[in-house]
This record gives sequence, structure tokens and C-alpha cells, in this order.
Amino acid sequence: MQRTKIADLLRTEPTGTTVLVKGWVRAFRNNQFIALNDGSTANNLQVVVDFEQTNPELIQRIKFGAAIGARGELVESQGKGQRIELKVEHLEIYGDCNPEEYPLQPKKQTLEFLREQAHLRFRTNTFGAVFRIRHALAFAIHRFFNEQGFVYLHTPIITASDAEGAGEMFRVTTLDPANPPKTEGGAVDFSQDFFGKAANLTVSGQLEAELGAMALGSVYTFGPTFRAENSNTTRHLAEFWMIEPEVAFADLNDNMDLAENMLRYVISYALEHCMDDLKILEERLIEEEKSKPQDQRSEMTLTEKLRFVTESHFERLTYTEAIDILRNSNPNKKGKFQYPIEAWGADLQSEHERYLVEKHFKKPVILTDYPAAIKAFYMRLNDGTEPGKETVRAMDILFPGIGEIVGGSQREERYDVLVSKMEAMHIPTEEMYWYLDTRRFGSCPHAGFGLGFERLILFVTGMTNIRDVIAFPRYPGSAEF
RNA sequence: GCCUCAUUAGCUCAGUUGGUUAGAGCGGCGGACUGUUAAUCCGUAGGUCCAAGGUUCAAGUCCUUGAUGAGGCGCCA
Repeated sequence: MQRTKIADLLRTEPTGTTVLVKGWVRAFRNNQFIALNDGSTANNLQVVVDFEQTNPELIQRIKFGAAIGARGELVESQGKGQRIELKVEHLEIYGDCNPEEYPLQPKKQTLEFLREQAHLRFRTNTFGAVFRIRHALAFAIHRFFNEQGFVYLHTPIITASDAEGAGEMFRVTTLDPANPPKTEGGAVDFSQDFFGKAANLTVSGQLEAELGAMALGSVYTFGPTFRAENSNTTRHLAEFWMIEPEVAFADLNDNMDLAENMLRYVISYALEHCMDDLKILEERLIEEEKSKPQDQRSEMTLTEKLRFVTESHFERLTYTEAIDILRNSNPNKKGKFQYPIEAWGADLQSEHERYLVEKHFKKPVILTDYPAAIKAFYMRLNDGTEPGKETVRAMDILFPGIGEIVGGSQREERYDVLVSKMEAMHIPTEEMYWYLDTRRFGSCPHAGFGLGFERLILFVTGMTNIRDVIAFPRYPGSAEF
């Protein structure tokens, strides 16, 4: 007999037909009622055992976490908590689960404890919900770009260019670390390494994506990205997934529209397809908020917050306008900022971004036209700015509770301007010939951005630590599993 | 990398000014009950108080160093 998934069963009517289900025991109450979960949905199927007609040794083995199969009639439930249930005719245990040794328990366990049990945490309601939503968001992103006529470009994970300047890199090598070949000068001789030169894990697929966009028109990447930064925060990982669209013949406004539409599209998709999982996470947050003082509780529930974002337009303003708002803000005047806003040109700190998003505008904010000095070399220099106050066509999308979720820009398409900026920022132009070639041959205005996938999941799930929205997090000092 | 806080039973946590034999809830185990919904009721076992040093008549409690975890900051997505 073919097994039926619980997600499908819960959508059907209790017809009295015989079905076979397989899953894991989430609860066994009263020697009769098994709450069975097979991962297809957050919801359990109630499986009713006739304990007087069942071998006591078999009953004894129905423990929290055990894998079982149950065949029986699907009937209307006599109890109140559920519409339908399965009346067992035949029960089979596939895998026992010894409760004395099993780390998970049928009760609340902290996220920190479950992080140490990351190989088992999928089995909890919370992480089941998180990873089903993560899947749905990944699917929605591909669907969005496909509908928009984008080509999914697989940019390399191993790169030999270390000129991108996006962060510290992980070295990829096959040289013997104890005894590497040396040059005459005593340095490690990477010309003898696997690739004939030093290689690293990618910190961004953007530069390669630009190459694709200059022929395919609209491309996006969606893959793992690596940063060897010693970052210890709730929003950074050493290995994370990034989505990087790149569009030819697009300017910064097109870019902002694309990012905003994409975010609204994928959040709407989650609201349409993941409501059971979102409700579980929403309940979790409501429980958690109860232990907080009144003034720190959020005004909106998780789903209200998501709906709010899908329905509101993001506030767009320039860096210069943001500085004015911050300079005249109450916390700045009262000296509440740890880093007071003084002169134009300073980079904004987390506290400033949070003030703009969470206090001033109370919705997602897009900041544009940052000072050229604090942004990357490939961003397009704005025309007609005062000397010393040059800005670039950059944009950052800031989300409440997360901070920067998207960073993007219109790219510098003018060969001469790009070369002089690279020279000023000490980026070796010879090594980057392939990138510069796009500007030498058929260059055009183009723009793109990077979206941190895990940061998006943080926002949609309401989780607060990025290590809880990726299956097996990598961060300083940790590469378990 | 910097700052702050934490580490006590399987889990979540109490443990007063340094003072006798370190407690609770949940979970586990044994039993009762049998239409339960975090089931309920009765009983029961379970501890290298993170580690190493130190102060003291006496340390879970104070000090030093280290490890691990959490939160914040920086770097960013």
C-alpha cells in the first residue's frame, strides 16, 4: 500500500477509506492517542490505537521521537482538538527512540540548546517551520526572477581574484601546510598550487554576474558566499547564501524598484503558502514577548508585520537627507547616540539605521547616494557633486530588526572613471582585465544588488539569531556537523 | 577583535551575608486511569555546582586565568 502524506490527508474529508501514514511520534497520550508528524506540514495527524486490542510490548515502544507506520481508517474525530483522525488497524515501528538517551523532549527547549543539537532540531515545531519557510522563500525567489525573464547564472565558488575587497577570504589550496613550496624570497609559492595561483572561496558573485548581464541582459545568482571575518553577531555567518541580480540598461531607480518588488513578492508568497508555519512562529513570538516589559513588546504580530511590508512602499531618501534627519533627531540632541552625528561623510552606525527604520519612518527604508569614500569602487559616481562631497549611486535597504538586508548600486559603466577609481583605491587593474573589458567593449549603464538570504528568512520567520535560520551554521570557532 | 552577562540534575531554573546533608518544575522510570490535546493522579531515581589555581576554620557563593554560551559594537549581506 502507498503511503499518504499527512499534509494531503488533513485536506481531505473523513471518508472512512483505509490509508497508510508514516512519520514520527510527537506525543503519545493516554495509551491511545499518537500525535504523528511526517514533516509534510506543521500539523500532526491524530492516530488512535485501541490499546486493549494491541500487543502491550508494541504499545511500550511508541515513544516520543520513534518512527512508525500506521494503517487504518480515516474517520471523523470524536475529540475536540482535530477534525479527522486515523483509527489504527495495523501498527509498525520502524525505529525505536530511547527517551532516556534522546536529547529532545516533548517540552520547550531553548534555541541555544537546540543549536548544539542542530542535527536533531529539524524535528521541533519551530525548526520544522523555519526550514519549510526557507524552502518556500528560495522557491519564490527563483519563480520571481523566472517570471521577470532573468537567467539564473551559476557564478564560481572558487575564485582566484582577491581584488574585490568585499571582505577577508578563505584560502583554497592543495599545498602541504607543513611544508609548502617557497619562492626565492621565502614566500609561499602559489604558482605551484592547484590553480597555478592563490585561490579563495568567493565573497560575492557580483563581478561575474555583471559579465553575464552584459550579454544576457538580466541575470541573477543564488549561491553560497564565504567571509572569513571574525564577526560575532546575530546577523553574520562565515557561510551564507546570497541572491545577486544584475540588470543591463538599468539605473538605480530601476534597481530599487526591482528589489522592492522582489521583497514584496516573496513575502507575499510566504503569506500565501506558509500560513501554518507562520502561525507556529507567531505563537512562539507572542509567548516570548510575555516575558518582556510592556514597552519593549512589538506593536504588530509576525503576520501583521509581514502584511504591512507587502502593502507599504519603502521610504526612499538620500544619505544627505538621512544625515539631516539624524542630526536634528531627539536622541542626537540629547546625546543618546553612542556615535553622535556631526559631519557629513561619516558612515551610519547600526543605532542610526535603527532610529530611521524603527522610530522615524516605522517602515523599510532605502538609503541612496552615499559618500563615495565609504563605498566600493564599482559604484557609479554621481555627476555634478561638489568636490569633497562626491557621492555614488548606491542604495541600502534597511529592515526593522535586521538592519541592512540589501546592498546595491548602479555600476560605474565609464571605463576612464572606473580605472581612475580603482587606481585611487589600490585595486590592481591588470588582474581585473576581464572586468574592465565589459567597459571597453559595448559598455552600458547597469545595476544590481545583493540580498542576504538568511537575513530575509530572519525577517519572515521572526527568528532573531541568523544561526537558527541556516541548517548547519558556520561562524568563528564553529563548523560542527 | 572589543565590551557586558552567564555556566548548578536529561532540560529550564532557584540557591539569602561565605556556614550542617544543594532544591523546584518539566522530562525519565514504575504504577493508576482510559476520548486525550503541554493529558491527569500517585510513587521513584537522578549532581565532578564548566575547568584549573587561589583566599578562608569553611567556597555552588569571593579572587585569578582559561573554556564554552548569550547579548551588544565593529566589518557587512
